[in-house]
Amino acid sequence: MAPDRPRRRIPDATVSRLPVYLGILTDQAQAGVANISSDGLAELAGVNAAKVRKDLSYLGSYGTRGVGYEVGYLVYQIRRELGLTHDWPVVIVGAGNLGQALAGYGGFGDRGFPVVGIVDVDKSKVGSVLGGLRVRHIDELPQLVQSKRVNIGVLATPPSAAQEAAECLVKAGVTSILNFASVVLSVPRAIEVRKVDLAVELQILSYHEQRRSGGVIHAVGVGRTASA
Amino acid sequence: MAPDRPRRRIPDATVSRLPVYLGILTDQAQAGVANISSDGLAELAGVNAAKVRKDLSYLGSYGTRGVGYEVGYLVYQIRRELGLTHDWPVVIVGAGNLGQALAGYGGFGDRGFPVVGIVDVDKSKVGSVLGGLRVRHIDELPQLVQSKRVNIGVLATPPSAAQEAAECLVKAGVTSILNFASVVLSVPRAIEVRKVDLAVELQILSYHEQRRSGGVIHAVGVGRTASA
DNA sequence: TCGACTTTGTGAACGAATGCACGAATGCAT
DNA sequence: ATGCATTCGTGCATTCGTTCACAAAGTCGA
Repeated sequence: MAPDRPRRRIPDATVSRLPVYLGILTDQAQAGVANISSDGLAELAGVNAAKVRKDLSYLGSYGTRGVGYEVGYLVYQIRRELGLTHDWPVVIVGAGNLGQALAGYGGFGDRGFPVVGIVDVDKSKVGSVLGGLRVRHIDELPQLVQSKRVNIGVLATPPSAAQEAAECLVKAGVTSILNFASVVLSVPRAIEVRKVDLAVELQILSYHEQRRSGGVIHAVGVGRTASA
Repeated sequence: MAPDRPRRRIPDATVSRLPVYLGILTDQAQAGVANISSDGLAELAGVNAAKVRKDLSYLGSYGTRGVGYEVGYLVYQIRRELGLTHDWPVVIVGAGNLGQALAGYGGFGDRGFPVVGIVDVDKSKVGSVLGGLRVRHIDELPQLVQSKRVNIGVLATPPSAAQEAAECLVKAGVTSILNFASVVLSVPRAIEVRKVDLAVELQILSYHEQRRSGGVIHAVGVGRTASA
């Protein structure tokens, strides 16, 4: 079965840049720009022009030599490749601090990812309204996922509850998870997980800051000889 | 000047995994585990054991063959390498939905990144209290950064205000930025920027979902022949 | 002390991603 | 029509990251 694969395979690095290009191109289209060169797009995206061309070449040959790319058409092609031709309803698990903020944040629906439900284990939270949505109990998750055809779940629980919540999501039929908990999830191979961990990001910045300030500040007592 | 570089250079990929190891090891230490093998740590981190060993080898040879790594010592070494031996105060720019959530979110201070200030351009927001912190006007940023020795800024403004806010941060003396706005920032080379973009993450998930569901759903009208 | 067993540390093979450099295609001026 | 300037598409070299595989270094029991 599956005689013809979706299309050629697009490298991960490219996939993660396409949304960036898309955002820029959408802005440009709005601003009335009709054509853009790989150089121009590269400038705006903060990357190398050759990279832009190679990335776009995975979508097919949609540029015109001597001219550049037609912005509107490129927007269409990227949206199609990313599967953004229709909305992807998402459900949020965890109505704590973060869950509330995400539910209230309008940016999801605007971008084609309407939040169609928010659930929590804590029954005291059930019933309250966030961003126009009533918080439901996590037991209702399967029904919610089924009825609203949800494929993507957003995990916004405390770390301790994340693994269990993830299993609920998977059991309910969700196949992609955006994980905000600083925990490594253990889920079936087939489930696509992306992790957003603020602590990790800050710690990476910390590394660079520490490095910048001349490495070790209190270098005493480490006791490693140069010989080795 | 700078006669001896901080240490050997650690690859980016490794740097971004060290915080993950650190979290796991801290948990293990708490649970009373004294030693851990590369295999055990790899399991918990969801990566390959060889990768763990190579990553840790950049810190020096702190393992014992036949035994594994001493958890407490490893925690210490990673913390030192990441510059987590002292706190890094951060300042949040933008007191909107996201800024409020971040200020209220306790996870920052706990991890060694206390929020010491939150600012906004909107004077109507100035004065309100978020997470025990009074919102100040962005004009006070330089003074705040100086007096609290802030190196890291968190950008939580709407996209349209992000570039200007970033410039304020840089001018105030911040050298690392965690950018939550879906905008490519243009800042001096020396400034370290990390971007956290929820829309991008969701769009990457969308790509995989779309791919999973057999590629194009409405394949009609695209008009690409198989010939190429 | 010795030998069996475990686990690290790392050289080397492999694979993915980047960036260069250039041919090919297109627009435009004359 | 011709030539020149522009810009795409891509083969190739290089760099970066991952994984394998194995010697070296340790533990532990007898």
